[in-house]
Amino acid sequence: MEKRRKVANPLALAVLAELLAEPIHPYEMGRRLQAHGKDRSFKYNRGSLYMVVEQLRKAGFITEQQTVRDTQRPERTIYALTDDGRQEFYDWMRELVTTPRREYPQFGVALSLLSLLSPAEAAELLERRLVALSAEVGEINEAVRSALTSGVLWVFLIEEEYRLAALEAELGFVTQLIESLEQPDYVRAWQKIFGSRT
Amino acid sequence: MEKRRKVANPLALAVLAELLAEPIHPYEMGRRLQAHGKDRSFKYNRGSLYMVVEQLRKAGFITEQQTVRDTQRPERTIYALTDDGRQEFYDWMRELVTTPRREYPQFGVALSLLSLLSPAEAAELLERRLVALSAEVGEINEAVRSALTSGVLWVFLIEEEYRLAALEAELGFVTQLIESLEQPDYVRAWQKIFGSRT
DNA sequence: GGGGTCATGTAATAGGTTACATGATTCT
DNA sequence: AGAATCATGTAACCTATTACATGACCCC
Repeated sequence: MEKRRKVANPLALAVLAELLAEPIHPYEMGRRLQAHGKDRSFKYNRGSLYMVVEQLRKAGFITEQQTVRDTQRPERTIYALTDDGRQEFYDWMRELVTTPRREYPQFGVALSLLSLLSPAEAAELLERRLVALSAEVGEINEAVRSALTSGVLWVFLIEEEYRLAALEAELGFVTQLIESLEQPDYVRAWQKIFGSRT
Repeated sequence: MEKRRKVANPLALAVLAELLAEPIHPYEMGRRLQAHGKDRSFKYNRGSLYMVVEQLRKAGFITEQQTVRDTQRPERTIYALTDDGRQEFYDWMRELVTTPRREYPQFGVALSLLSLLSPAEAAELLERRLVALSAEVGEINEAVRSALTSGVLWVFLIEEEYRLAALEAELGFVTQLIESLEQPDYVRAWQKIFGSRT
């Protein structure tokens, strides 16, 4: 009985959010998204942007407000939020915040097939992942700290904090997984089941 | 300089994995995926399955081995892995395991726009998420335990363990976030910046 | 033996990404 | 002035999902 959203692409949510502040043209939306680093949370590319803008218009969530020809620059269409659009924004946000949705992270995919690799190889590959994860943690920490000291409010960095929490958890999980893979019990069991591999 | 994979859909990896064991026809692949609950890690649907099978064939990772007409049932085409395909499988797995890729979880999207909700509302919505998260943790725990006692090897459940670890981390993060949102300092700051909301 | 539902696949449609196009501006 | 790059959008091309189709089996 799920009432599917007319426009499902998360980028559309970002567009609605931008228009909440003031009417602007698509290119400007894109510029702001990138300027505020939002493109770290949304998969952004210009083609998709124009697509969702059009979808939102068809769905009645935004309207063409005017078309400006700046006498130079290509013609730009300025869009404004409708009441329905504002409605949709808050409704969507509420859903996203309250209701965890099933997702399909790439690493989960790999894990679900991990038994197809020999324990030794799996462990070694995971070690490499540990290195990469730590590096990423370092980078984000650094970025967050520098943003904070240059006056950005913490609330604009929550998403990065979230990423950090997730990464830390993954670090712990992987460390522990490596240990499990190295248990002689498991190694023997694997040999018995998959011993017939090339 | 990323050498893009010819077939990028993770479902294709699952197909390669199935064919690693023995040649089968697409429908059977789907059946096994579901039977082993792999469809919790991969986004599975029949349409996509036939699509990736065709893509894999074009890319030379699998070949039609024979077309069986069981004298009843529609004609079924049996596919087998090629050497390139086996190669691709291991290469892909190695990449997935070693290299964390940027992903775009829905909750991250919401978080990056959280400042647009009043602290009070945000906190309340997050409380609701806590409930949902706990419920999910409970379910998975239960499922894992029951699978283990009925003899499934732990290595076939790592992906669920991973999910659990991620959920636990999120629980912690959200709990802490709610507290931060309730700090009077933040509430005042929010009022000052966004006070002019409807 | 007719109604449901498996088993299996194809076709139509919608969604998203890449590539291309074009004038303006800035740089040397 | 010509080269590089920015600003802006459109169109072509893949990918993925939904809807449709068809014969067999199963049940009472």
